[in-house]
Formats: sequence, structure tokens, C-alpha cells
Amino acid sequence: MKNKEIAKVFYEIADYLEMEGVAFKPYAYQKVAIALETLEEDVEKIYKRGGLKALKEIPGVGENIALKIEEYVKTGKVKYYEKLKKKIPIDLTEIISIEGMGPRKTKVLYEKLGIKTLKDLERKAKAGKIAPLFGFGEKTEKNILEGIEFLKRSKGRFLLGEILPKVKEIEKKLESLKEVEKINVAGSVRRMKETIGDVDFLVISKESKKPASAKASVDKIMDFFVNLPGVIKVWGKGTTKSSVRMEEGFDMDLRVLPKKSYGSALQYFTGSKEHNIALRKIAIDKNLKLSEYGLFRGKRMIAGKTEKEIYKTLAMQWIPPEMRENQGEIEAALKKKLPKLIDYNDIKGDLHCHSKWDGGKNSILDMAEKAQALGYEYLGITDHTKFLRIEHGLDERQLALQRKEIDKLNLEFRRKNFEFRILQGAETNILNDGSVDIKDEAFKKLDYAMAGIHSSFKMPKEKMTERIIKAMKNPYIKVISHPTGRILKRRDEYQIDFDKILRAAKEFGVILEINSFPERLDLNDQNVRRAKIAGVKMVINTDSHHKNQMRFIEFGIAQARRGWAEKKDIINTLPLEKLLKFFKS
DNA sequence: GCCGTTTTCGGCCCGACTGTTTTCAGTCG
Repeated sequence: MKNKEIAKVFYEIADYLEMEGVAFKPYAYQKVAIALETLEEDVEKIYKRGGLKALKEIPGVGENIALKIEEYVKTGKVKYYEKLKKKIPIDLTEIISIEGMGPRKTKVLYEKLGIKTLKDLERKAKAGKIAPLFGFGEKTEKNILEGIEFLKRSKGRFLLGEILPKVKEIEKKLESLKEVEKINVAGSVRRMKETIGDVDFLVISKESKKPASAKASVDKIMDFFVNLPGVIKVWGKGTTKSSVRMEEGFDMDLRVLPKKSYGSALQYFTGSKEHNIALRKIAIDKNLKLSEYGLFRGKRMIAGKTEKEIYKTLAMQWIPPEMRENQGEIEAALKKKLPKLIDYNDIKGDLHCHSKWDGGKNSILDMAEKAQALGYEYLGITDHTKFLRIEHGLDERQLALQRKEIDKLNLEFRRKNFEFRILQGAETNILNDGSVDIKDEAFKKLDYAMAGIHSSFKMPKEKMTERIIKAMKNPYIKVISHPTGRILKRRDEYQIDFDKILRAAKEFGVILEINSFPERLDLNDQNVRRAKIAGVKMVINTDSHHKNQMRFIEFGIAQARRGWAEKKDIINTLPLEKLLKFFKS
């Protein structure tokens, strides 16, 4: 699947063109990059099936871009892009990933100071060479250094959302080998942590009586692993462990294990380290020894074939991987008081989705059909409101028109006896003074409303907290979307007093969102836990701007589980009627 | 560079914020 690679090239072309000050073209390239990223079908297949003509049917693809896609499919390169890159040979993507740096500033720094990489940038900023430049200043220089620090803190880690699809794909391939009897992903991927360092696969190879054939079997698996598409470097290849680097930049390990200690190895390699240390202490207290090879009494192995067996032998409940952070889960498991976590198929509907009305990719009907395919009972359309002009925010008149469309679709569903309902919500904007940007009359006609911060992120803590709480007091606001505003690997959360926010949420019956978007995951696991303890209800949404993003719900559920949330804590596990009642209360 | 239920040419990408500009350019959502 080359869609993502080509999208990346187009994104970079857009940045380069923007750097050159070209008007409108960057927009066209960006648009087509987004279209490619969310395209379900392999663009290479589309080309092979129908040539340039078929490519041009992709929205945003015209004559020129179709030719560039063709060129990439055929040669793996786009000359136009190579030319741009040659003219200004800098690591553009890396530099503009710093908050506050864009293509134009990058160009100035290249021309005046010869800055090509992040390293150059850091050196020059530290030497105070940037502040004196025309158009720059002390503050810009400071922001650049802070931005670099922030990037360093999250460096070497990848978003779960970026990695998991790839991991699942590889897992499937390995699983289909006839030499593989069992395979699992361990490590932080299995714990569904928001960011991932590297990926660990554990495998049992098919047992054989003859040592020679057993060895051949392992060799086969290892060969297959180090030759997977996308492997750019093989760190090592042995009979029990192989290690590779993928083109995306992350490393993967594969271990082949004996059947009898598979459970203890899975437990050990799933971690977290802190969880394992605490667990081993419990084993020691019972005069046992726990390692990746098994649970031992003296020299005798008493458990290890499965994870369940290990926890059980330690007189504990089995602990879901998402909880294994030594944050109290071990004590709870010893007392047999683990919460019954929300399950991956407990969600009855997605209550934060955007449609074509506000510049999303799909019509309301498209989104509804996807929701039905996911087995949902309802879908909440929550387009942006008017303050957000760039997102084509809807005004009161457009909301009324949208209501008509939704009512019509619902009528149609009823006629066909579909047990499905589209709800009309809105994602309104919390303005600087805490008011929201649509009139009360418009709120009254909605099924529910959300509010979120989309501007002025850098307010002082007190003011920002007050701003959000004022919005919560608005009787029409039922949900606060992405409550802390963080963007992983890019931006910290805004300054808020989260305890105060929780108290207000409880007092005014406002629901906090767990936004499933891989870069957001906001609330994060820690805040989910705090909200649960405070008795604040939550909702797990995807914030989809395209129907294919609705699958992100998995990541939100995972964060909820990491925050110990149960079904009863999450309002969109409710069936439709109960949900509507809840919104009315 | 793309697109057309206002257009095959002329629109698309708006408004707030920030920092450094004394009247505005760059960045972000």
C-alpha cells in the first residue's frame, strides 16, 4: 500500500511551495494528500486497474497530480519533488514540526544562517544567532528552543495509532506461516500505551520431534521476519531473537519461545517494568521466583505456560494488559477487586463526528452507514459552529437546514425498520470569555451540544479554568470536547486546574470527552482515572472528519481501560433511549 | 493544481493571535 508514502511526498511538496510563496497550489497538494491518506483502496491497484483515468476519479486528483502518482507507482520517485528538494536541501518536515515554525521562517533561516536540520537550528538558537534576524526576536528564539526540547522529550516514541495498524498487519502475516503455532504482540503495544518505543513479537514455533527440523522451522520464521517489506536494517538475527528497524523508524523484536514458558515470557515482555518488579516481589513473599522462564518453587517450575496460570498461582486475578503500570492494580487483583473494564465492543454510538457540512469528507448518510456497519445504534453529528471559519463552522441558519436533512434521514431509517438514529449535536467554540458561539434558540433544536477550546490556548491557568467552567455552566452544553487540548508530540495541554474542572463537571452534570484521535487521546489515561474517582461521566468519541477515522474508537477505549473506566462510567455505552433521557436530565 | 446544481475561468484560504512590524507577515486551527 503506497498511499501513505505518496501522501507524504505531496505534503512535502505543499510545504515547499508554501515556502516559495506560491498561492493555492499548496492547498491543492494538501487536499490530495489527505484524500490519499484516508483512501481505502490501494492507489497502485487503482492505477493498475484503470490508469490515469481511474486516478482522476479520486477527489482532488487532476491531470498533473495523476501523472505524479503514476510516476511514483512506476519509479518510486517524483521528479518535481526531487527538484524542489535539491533547490533547498533541508529537513523541512522535521523543522516545521516545531510549534511556531513554518515554511517561510524555515526558508529565511536557511538563507541567512544555512540551517538545514533541527541540530543546526538548535545550535544557532543556543548561540543567539536567530534573535537578531529581521522578523525574529528574543521570544521566537526562546520558543524554538522550547519546541526542540518538547520534541526531544517525545522523540523515539511513535503514536499507537501510527503503529498499531502496521503491527496487526505483520502479526497476521506471521500467523499465516505454517511454522508458527502461536503469536502475540507484547510490550507497550499490548498495553495500548499512547506512544510506543519498540514492538515485541513473541512466537511459539511448531514443535517437532526431530531437532533438525525444529531448527529449520525457527530459521524459516526468522528469515521471514528480517525480510518483511519495510525492514531497512537488521540489527541481529539468531535462533531465539531477531531485531530489525522499519522504514518508519521504529524497531521490532521477534522472539521464538518454548511452549512451556510462553505465558511467563508474555507476562514478562508485556511489562510494564514497574508492574513486573512489583509482581516479582509478591512471588518472593510466597517463596517463589518469577522470571521470563516461569514461576518457580526452588528448581521446580509450577506455572508459566499461560499468563492466567501465573497470576492465579500468585493468588491474584488476571490483570488486563492496559492496567499493568503498578498504579494499584496489583493490590486490587490480590483482593480480587479489579474493576470490570469497559469492553472493546461496549460502545453503542459515536457522539463526535463531522460531516461534509463543516468541511469533513463525507455526507451525513455516509457517516451513518459507516456507523451502522460498526454495529452502532446511533451517531452524533457534531459539526463546528460559526466562530471556526476555516472549518466552515455552521451558523444558526445552517444548523436548522442540517436538522431537516437529519430528520429526513431518520424518517427513512424508520421506514426501513433500521434500529438506528442520527442525533444532531454541534461542537461549539468556547470563546475567550467563556461564552459559546451560537444562540440559545439554536441550542434548543439540537439533540445535545458539545463545546471545546479552539483558540487562545496560552491563557494563564486561572483564566483558562474559569473560561471552561463558565462554558460548563451553560445548560445546553452537555459535553466538553478534548478537555485538555494536548496534541501528542507537538503541544502540551493548556494550563488548567483539572481538579476544579472535575468538580464543576460533577456539579453541573457535564460529561468529559475521551477523544480517540491518535494525536489527542484527551482525556489521557491519568485524567480518565481522576474523572472516574471524582464520579464524572465520560464519553468515548472519535472526532472523525472522515468515515474511516471512526475505527479510531479502539484507541479511545484503550485509554479508558488504562484509566480503569467501566461501562457505567461511559455514557455512550447506553442504549439510545437511555442516552436521550440522560441528555434531558 | 483542482473544480463546476452560481463558473471551463476565476475562485479557492478565513480570522485570531503572536511577535516584532510602526502597519504587517507568519502560523495555527
